Amino acid sequence: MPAVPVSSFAERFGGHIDLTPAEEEALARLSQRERALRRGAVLVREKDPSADLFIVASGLLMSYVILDDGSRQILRFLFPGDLIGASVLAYGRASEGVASLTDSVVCPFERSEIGRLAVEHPRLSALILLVQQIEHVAMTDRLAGLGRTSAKSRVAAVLLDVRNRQRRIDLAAEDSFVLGLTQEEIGDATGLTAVHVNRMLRQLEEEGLIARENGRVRILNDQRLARGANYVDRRDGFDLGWLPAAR
Amino acid sequence: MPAVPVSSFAERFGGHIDLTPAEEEALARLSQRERALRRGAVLVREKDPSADLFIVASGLLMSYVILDDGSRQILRFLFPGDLIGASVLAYGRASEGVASLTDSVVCPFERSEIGRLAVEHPRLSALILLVQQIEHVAMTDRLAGLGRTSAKSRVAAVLLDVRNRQRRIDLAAEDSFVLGLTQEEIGDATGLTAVHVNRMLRQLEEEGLIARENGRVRILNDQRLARGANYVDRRDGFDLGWLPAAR
DNA sequence: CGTTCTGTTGATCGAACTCAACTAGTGTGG
DNA sequence: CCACACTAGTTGAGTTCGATCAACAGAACG
Repeated sequence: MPAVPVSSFAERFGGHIDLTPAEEEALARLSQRERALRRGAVLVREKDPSADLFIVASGLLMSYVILDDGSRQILRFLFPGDLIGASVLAYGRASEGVASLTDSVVCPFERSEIGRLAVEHPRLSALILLVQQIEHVAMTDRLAGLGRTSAKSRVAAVLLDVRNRQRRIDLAAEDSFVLGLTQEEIGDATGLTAVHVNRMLRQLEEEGLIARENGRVRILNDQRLARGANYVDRRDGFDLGWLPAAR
Repeated sequence: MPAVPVSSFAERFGGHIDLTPAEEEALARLSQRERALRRGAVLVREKDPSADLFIVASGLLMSYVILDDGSRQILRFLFPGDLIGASVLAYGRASEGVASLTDSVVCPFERSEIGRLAVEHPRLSALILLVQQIEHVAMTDRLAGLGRTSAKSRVAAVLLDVRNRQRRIDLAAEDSFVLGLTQEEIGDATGLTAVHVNRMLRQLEEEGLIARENGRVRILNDQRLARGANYVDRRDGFDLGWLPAAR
């Protein structure tokens, strides 16, 4: 078995629930294989027929769609522990493209593993449903941001999101962080042009909310930035009381 | 047992999979109770602690969030057979508000039923995961629309979406349909103002893509409307091959 | 029968886009 | 090793899409 990645899928449930050894092992089995990706590599092409899902072991990836006019909408950024490509469960083909933003490692597994999990470990199956639900709520936040907040807010929300997720993975993270995204990528995530993202970053800087030094970003005023961005940190507040007993 | 609603939760799987009698019954149990709602009634208040989920039996509802500045983003419209409130599985509280747009009927059940389903009917549990995945893909389409398409496209997409979903429920539907949404509601779904929605509808009409007669809408040129709206109908193409065997 | 809700239209404003030019860093191949 | 290309970021000028503000008509409603 390979070394357990820094932030594994199983770790998602760490503080919340005690997994049985059998459950631990079943989850670990999903991370058995590893596949390394170079920065820029495309892991899943949109509409590709494929039956594989992936768990991110390390690195940063994104999922996106390309519209008819060639423009790209980034749907989410993928951090270690995230599940990639669950939509093949419904359609047997990818509805989102996935590409690597940094060198990264993913663990591929077949979608039939999900069915097996449902039969052998009902509680894990319920947990996966729960994890998908967390992702759904995050999606909801992004949707509301796109529909109803200003360009500046949306850019700020991306900054906060990346910072917070990096922190969760690397608790020793400093207060300044490497964004790891180009301004064009931020634009494609927020529905803006790269040019306008640049101006918004400048404004945030001029207002004393953030500081930038080549590539690195430092958030100077967390509260004010989060308020302006309509940002909700949903790290806490999980309630797993309904889960069936282990067996 | 109450009369099975026109479009039940179980019916979702109709053409795709043969449910065992036990599975059918387990699904029917989720629709045992019924609750009627008047037009305008709020079923779930945002952030309400609650442990109930709902299945729509009849009518049209919406889920939404209200932002700090008071603006509303409608996240999705809820049609018969849709599952409401799955986010309580993760947080034990509602992350989205839900209100009724027409008189409607929903079937409430406790979230522990989901855990029970996972244990007693693993295949159904996998199916629910799959249904959620379908919803996730739809959400993805809306996100890309908000981020990357014009006001006119987004309005057209709502029209097509409502029409198509009504058709799926009532196969005898005519080619003109009752929209059932105010222009303000369309605006809150598409991230536009009611005023601008009005102008976009007018433009669509002037271009000969739709016709309107008090409340009713008729789509005159499906192809052209769908192309302009970047609309993808995802009715078909399901692939359930990975599901575990019934038991 | 006023009041409220919904739809409609015009005039004006402003946020974000487009186009364009320029800088700095990073390869990279001749 | 240097010339060239390419990427990412920056800034300015002008344009446009959609918002805002305002006024009004008709329907719905208590």
